[in-house]
Amino acid sequence: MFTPAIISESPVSTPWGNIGTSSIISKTVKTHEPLFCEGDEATHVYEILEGVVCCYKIFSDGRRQVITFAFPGDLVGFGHGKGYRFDCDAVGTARVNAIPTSSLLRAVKERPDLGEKLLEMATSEVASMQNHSLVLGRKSALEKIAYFLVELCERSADCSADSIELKLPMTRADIADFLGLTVETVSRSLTKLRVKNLIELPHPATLFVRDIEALRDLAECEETFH
Amino acid sequence: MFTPAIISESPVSTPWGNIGTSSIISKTVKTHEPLFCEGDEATHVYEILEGVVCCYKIFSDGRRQVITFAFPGDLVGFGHGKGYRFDCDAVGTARVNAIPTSSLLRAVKERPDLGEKLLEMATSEVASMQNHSLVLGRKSALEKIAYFLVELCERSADCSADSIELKLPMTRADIADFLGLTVETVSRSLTKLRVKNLIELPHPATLFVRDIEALRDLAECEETFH
DNA sequence: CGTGAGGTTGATCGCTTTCAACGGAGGTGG
DNA sequence: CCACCTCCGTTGAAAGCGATCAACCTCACG
Repeated sequence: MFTPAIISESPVSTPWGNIGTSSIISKTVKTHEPLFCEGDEATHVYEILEGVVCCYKIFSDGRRQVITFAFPGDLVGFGHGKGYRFDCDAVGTARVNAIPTSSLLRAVKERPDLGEKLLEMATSEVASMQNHSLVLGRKSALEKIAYFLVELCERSADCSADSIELKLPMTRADIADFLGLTVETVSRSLTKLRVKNLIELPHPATLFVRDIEALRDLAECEETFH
Repeated sequence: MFTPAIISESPVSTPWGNIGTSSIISKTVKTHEPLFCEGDEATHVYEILEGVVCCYKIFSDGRRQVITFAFPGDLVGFGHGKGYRFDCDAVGTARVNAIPTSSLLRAVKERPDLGEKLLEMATSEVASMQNHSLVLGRKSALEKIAYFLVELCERSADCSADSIELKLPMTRADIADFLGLTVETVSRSLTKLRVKNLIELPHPATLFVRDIEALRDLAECEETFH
């Protein structure tokens, strides 16, 4: 187990920054560098400031399941017991706040509103994981990809525009391991959507959503309890 | 949307019963009778006292995904916003405590330890859902069934015995919809395990685990963060 | 310019689904 | 009391979807 490469550090102040300690530091992690690894002592919680990080679990036989992608504003590494239960990598370069778990817990004891906020975040994570289990368990490859794209659209800014530009910082393998597919199937499904004129794919990492309603229909996105 | 059939009611006192209100009532729900339905106003949280309940979501095209089975001691219906996000049924007859959400929230504000306990439960539910997403995304039918049986063993009493007797109150369809399989595949997988002498199946609802270590190996149950 | 990682596409294989038939258990009504 | 029916579970045969294996392409980088 090696520790995250720290490119730069500086004290910061954010939603989670003002919990009354000076122990929070901002870090920059580069592509594929770990924020933490499975089994490491869960000393810090990370608030994503910029970029995307990827939480995943690797099985003993090499199979991998991406548990979640975390975007700016998300908190990762919370609610693990003593040791982290999975690995967490940067997808592309990311900036994060590293908050010592002990400081956070101390702050929560003093300020009940923080506890409520944490409970709210945990609750919304439960909802999101439940939603993901629906996708993994009962959707076809094409539906999974459509769902994934719709989710990305809703996380990004102007979801109502005629053509939504999505940056895909993660690789096809990341997407595949998130949706329980293979890279080939991800690629083929994207091609199908392109042929159907629902998306445009000028570059592997750049994607334009042409018809989000059609995508929504495919994904059967009835829920969207953000 | 109809309301749960209430067979009997009586005031009770349990871990969640002593939150300083007399509004908690014990209910008995019979097989397939709903505790709550998707979209219903989330007025109550339910503590399972006896039996098993099943939380699931039904897609518009009829596909169903069982999100979780809840056993005695579990709390269901917490952390939904205004309306429940999914349906919840009794599997066989179940006894539950119905706790008004408002009472619970009020009690949490007065007693920080309750808030901690809730956060802990939410956290453990996140862990359990993450675990389930691994199973749904990356495991074969046989591995899924093995995993399911191991989980049941660990929830039930003497997990160390040579031969563990499991009662399967849920139908094959419930299991299938929990694991993202079909009833036929569930049945076939159980047969395979029986042929391999890992389990005995004298009756569809009664199962003896003969070799839990072999099941564990199949399921690749490395984690088990209870 | 060579190299390697990431992405796409094609061909084939195999597991799970689908469709279908059958058997047993429990419930109901003649 | 028994015929009938329905629900649940099991098993078989066939089909289909996604995985696997393999080739090729592009692009970034040394």
